[in-house]
Amino acid sequence: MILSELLKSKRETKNLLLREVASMIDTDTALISKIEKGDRKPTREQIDKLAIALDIEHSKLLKLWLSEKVYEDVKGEDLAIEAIKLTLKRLKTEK
Amino acid sequence: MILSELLKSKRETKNLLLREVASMIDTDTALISKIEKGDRKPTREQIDKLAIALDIEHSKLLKLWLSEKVYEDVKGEDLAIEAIKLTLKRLKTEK
DNA sequence: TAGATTTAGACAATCTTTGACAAGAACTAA
DNA sequence: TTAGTTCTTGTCAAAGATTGTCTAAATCTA
Repeated sequence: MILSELLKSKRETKNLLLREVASMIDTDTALISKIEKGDRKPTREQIDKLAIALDIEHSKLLKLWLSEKVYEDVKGEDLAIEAIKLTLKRLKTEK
Repeated sequence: MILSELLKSKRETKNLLLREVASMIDTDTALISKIEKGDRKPTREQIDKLAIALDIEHSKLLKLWLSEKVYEDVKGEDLAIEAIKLTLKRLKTEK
């Protein structure tokens, strides 16, 4: 499940309007709409607020957010998987 | 081996001056110096040129470069490893 | 159809990245 | 040491990317 989909489905499950979520996030509906459509990435602060507003486990949301940031960096690259494995190795050794 | 270290050691092995590498990359010595010290990240185009100038396997350099881009995104995060694993999973399924 | 909700486009403001320059520091050889 | 060369550092403006907001159009709902 992709971040944008999760946000949208959670909002719908809770029967919230964009307008309501927007006010909890301190922004307007257009931005929330874009985030749910994947046109905009939420900032980290917005992730924090969204977790609360939509009652999603914060670490789950943050993990998805980080993961998509990484994905954007390497998508379409032949070496994507290898590069990520290398990062993983580095993270593990310095942990 | 980190990207910056590789670039520096390769240059030294080949007995090239910063000035010489700089001219092959179409930039000045200051930038090459910073890249070798890790103060600046090379652009993708610079990676391509550096591989040629320093006679480094292009895919090796590119992989390191991508890997460090990813690393910058997640370093210091508690969820770094988990997030990357998630990206890996995604890349594998859509490959 | 009217009213509400959602989406799309455009825009300026802000933040980040980049390349370039100049001056200083470190090194080398006589 | 000094002169000449190489490397490093700091600063800055230009270019690029991201962000929030506004407006208007599209879609939905009763």
